[in-house]
Amino acid sequence: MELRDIEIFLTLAEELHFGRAAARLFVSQARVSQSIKAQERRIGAVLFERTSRVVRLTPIGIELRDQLQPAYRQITEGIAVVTAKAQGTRRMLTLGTMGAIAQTLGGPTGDFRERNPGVEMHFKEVHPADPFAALRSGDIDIAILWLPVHEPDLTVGPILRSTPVMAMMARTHPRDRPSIVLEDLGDCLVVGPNGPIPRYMEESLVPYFTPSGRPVSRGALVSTFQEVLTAVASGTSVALTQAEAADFYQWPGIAYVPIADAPLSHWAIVWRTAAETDLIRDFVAAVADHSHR
Amino acid sequence: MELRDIEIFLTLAEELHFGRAAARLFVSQARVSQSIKAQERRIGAVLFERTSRVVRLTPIGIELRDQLQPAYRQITEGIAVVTAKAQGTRRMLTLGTMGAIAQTLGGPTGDFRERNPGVEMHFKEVHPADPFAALRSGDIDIAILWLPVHEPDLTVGPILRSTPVMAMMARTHPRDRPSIVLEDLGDCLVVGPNGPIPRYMEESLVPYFTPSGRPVSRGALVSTFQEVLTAVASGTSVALTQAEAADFYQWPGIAYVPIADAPLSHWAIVWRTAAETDLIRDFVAAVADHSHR
DNA sequence: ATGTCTTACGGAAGACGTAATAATA
DNA sequence: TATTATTACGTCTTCCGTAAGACAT
Repeated sequence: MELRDIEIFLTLAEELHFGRAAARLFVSQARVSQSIKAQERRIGAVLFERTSRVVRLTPIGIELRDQLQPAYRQITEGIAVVTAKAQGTRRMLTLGTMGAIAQTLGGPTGDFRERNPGVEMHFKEVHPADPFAALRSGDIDIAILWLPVHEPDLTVGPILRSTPVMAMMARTHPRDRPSIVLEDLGDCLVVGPNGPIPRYMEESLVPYFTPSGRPVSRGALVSTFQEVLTAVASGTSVALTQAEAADFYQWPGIAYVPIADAPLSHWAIVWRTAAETDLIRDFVAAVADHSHR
Repeated sequence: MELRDIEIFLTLAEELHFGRAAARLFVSQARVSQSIKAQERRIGAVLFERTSRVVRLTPIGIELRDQLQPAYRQITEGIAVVTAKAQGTRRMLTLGTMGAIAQTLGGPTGDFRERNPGVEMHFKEVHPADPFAALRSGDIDIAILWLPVHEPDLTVGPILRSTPVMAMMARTHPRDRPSIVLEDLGDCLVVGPNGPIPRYMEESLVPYFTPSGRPVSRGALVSTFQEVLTAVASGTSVALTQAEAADFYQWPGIAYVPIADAPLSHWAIVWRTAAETDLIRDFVAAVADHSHR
């Protein structure tokens, strides 16, 4: 049983689906079938119960996975560490975040650091008005974005958290009350994005029409979170943002107002499909582990 | 880097000699050279400093070995455990010992058990008069014998311990004194082996001639340790044995007498070269670790 | 000369893809 | 019929041995 076979076995043990396992490994699904079959003959036991509809680990398969998983991880990790050291390159994972989300990542990043001791983590700010640029240029490996994201070259991973949406406005603003509803946006100027963010993504956070059908007018066009703050502080525009911002970006003249009927916004990790690495996969796994609890 | 390459790398890292590593792996030494070279190109660093005279790990090589060693062990171990379970076979290692040696193996066997949790250990008695039979028949995997052992089909491992030789005799025997010398054997009947033990091995423990050249006569011919005890108790014959026997086989009418000028007898582990398994290699390693301390 | 590591070359094994087949919903 | 796992077969990589070469003792 070579490392390659172990990789195939462990991938199938995670995906429990020959097609998806094959896709993750960039091989044909026949190859996965052949490899698993060969190992089953070698070991002398069925590792997966499978019908053409469902794939499941047998008890022996479970035991084998539990034996192989940590060791396989240590080997790939060890080779990566030594290779990086030999070539003088540093192993790093760069995350792109917006606003307050970066402050709330302690759980998954802690796990990730623990399991990848030799890896440096870096954070960069992503502009809400142009959420994919840093990803596509390679400046960051992973972005944390609100859904939906439908881009052919990007993969959307597990949801990190789901947060309420709040309206951010100057205390002098006429709509500064304990709570508002989406309909109120029809009477406001809302800050718009000064960048190439796709419309479907923008309007999932800031709709173009109120529930009754009135248009929601865009006011200042901004590209960074700092610009949002100044635009709001100036008193003319309202901005919509995730609730965590209220905890981390308190500003003297600015109020955060709940929007009673706004849907939660879901934040997920996103990466370039073609640039997926082991580190990215590990980080995704860490996030998935955390959101399961 | 496949498992096979890791195995080659780790073997060379132990042996620090291409020829010996190749022999242990049953491949040509060219293959070892090719594999190491390929890994060095892949990783981008030299793993072994080598002249045609000495092979040594580089710092990077040391780090790689430390990363890979335990994980490789866990993988082979895990596959072996699962395979054994699947096939309903038990994993066991059977040791053949003589007399008191079995009682003094706590150290290495403890280590071995700890590192191979799923493996049963068994002990069988080996007849001194026919020390290789059980090994060659497959009844035992490893024998613990005194040196020298020069048999073409057997491999001699590290020395387990070196013990003084004592004379065992009836308390009524004329030579029962606080201490004797080899020359005294010329006046005794010494028990001889009733079996096919090679002469070179027998006489290394019980010489055929005294230092002055007088013959040492054989008395009773025995095959088991029990027969030795009864032959000695009967009062006619003297037996030579390792000192530990005095601690474990006290008998009312029997005395153990030091032989002042007898050389130490060295006890080593021996196995059939063709039947060498991972378990045997592990046990050898455990013994080697212990005798280094 | 002898012992040891490396390089060149060729054959065999096996990894993998394509395409056809079987089985299930 | 659509989806998914398995089997058959051909290609191509690579594993490995043999033999010759390079280097030191």
